[in-house]
Amino acid sequence: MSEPRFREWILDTIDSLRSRKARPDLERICRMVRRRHGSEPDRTCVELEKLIQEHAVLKVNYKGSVSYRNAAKVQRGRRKLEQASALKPAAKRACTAEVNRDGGGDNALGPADEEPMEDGEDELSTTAGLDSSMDEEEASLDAPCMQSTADSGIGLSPITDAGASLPAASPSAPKSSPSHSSMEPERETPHTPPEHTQPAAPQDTGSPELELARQPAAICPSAQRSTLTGEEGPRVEESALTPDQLLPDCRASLHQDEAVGSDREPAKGSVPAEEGKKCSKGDDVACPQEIEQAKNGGIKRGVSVKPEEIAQDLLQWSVADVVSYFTAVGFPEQAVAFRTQEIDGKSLLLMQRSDVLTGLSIRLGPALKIYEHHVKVLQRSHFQEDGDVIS
DNA sequence: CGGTGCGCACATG
DNA sequence: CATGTGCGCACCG
Repeated sequence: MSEPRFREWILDTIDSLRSRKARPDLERICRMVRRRHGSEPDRTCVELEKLIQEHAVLKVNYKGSVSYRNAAKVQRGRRKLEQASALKPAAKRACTAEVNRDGGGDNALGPADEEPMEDGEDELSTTAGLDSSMDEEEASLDAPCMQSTADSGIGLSPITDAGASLPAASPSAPKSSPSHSSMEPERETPHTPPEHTQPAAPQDTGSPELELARQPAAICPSAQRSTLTGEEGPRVEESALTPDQLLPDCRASLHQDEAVGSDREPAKGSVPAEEGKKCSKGDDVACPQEIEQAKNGGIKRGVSVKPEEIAQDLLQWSVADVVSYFTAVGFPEQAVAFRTQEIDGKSLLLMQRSDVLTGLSIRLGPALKIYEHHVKVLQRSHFQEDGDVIS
């Protein structure tokens, strides 16, 4: 999956900058990583983004500007997000169990590289601290790079992931099955008129895509326009990454300055992913294609096909069905990984975030999307209908 | 120039 | 008060 090297490099860089008393902002990080390892600023930007999502790096607003923290070194003793209240007197902020690094690696030495991420901690903690972190989310919408007051809040990156629009109503917890409360409650961008919710796009869910896109948009700009951009060889990255969409987004939206009011990126349209018209072999069982659509319809607008059907069928999916499903939804490359790992419908239901992110050996970018947009959604609809069925 | 080192004023708990 | 941050500036290659 995504270069573990980057994890080390970036974390290392942040540490260096910190020790040098220089603000670890995107620009410096990119520059230093490039100097030291010759990595593309763009790539670094993307990798950093991934790390933020993994909570390996924390994006914070300190004294009015963005700054990044080596998650392994923060939140040691400092536990505060209360001041977040300044931004939004939300409900409860009692929970401060946030962010990983509890049971996980406790390597105070930092940059070393432990496993990509424990997921139990990851999910649990995230969920716990989400409420408070959501505060940032809102704020970050209009000022992704500079929040009002100095809230050194170790707010988790506001992005993490938006689990897409939740089903009609997401009342009961989807059973503490494999992936218990997957992070992300009903955090929904409070003020997002049409753009966001507009399911017009073929992509099953628009918002998460935006989430992903927005972030890089918020930070890339600074790097982009800064000298370090052009020279190196801006195209290499293209080949380096999947033609998915992260990059395009980042690039496309780079025209945006870290200015304000750039919450919903207008340029996220570049996501090509089309539903794929061929439903190769899923005939015998539920055609993945149908499922996909059912999922969209059922979950997003609460129409057609009932979730329970999916739930049922999912159990009958063969490895081939799973493969065609992911191929159909735009992840042909990653689909093979499911075949390799022999993931059938049942296995799919048992997959946890970490399994998708690390167990399939696929790149983090697509892996995140696959998990958030598909695996989780499928599991959700399954467990939502079957309530208690475990396996 | 760009990378470093660091005094000192601030922000926080 | 103890600590963590990072601005601003002097230095170095």
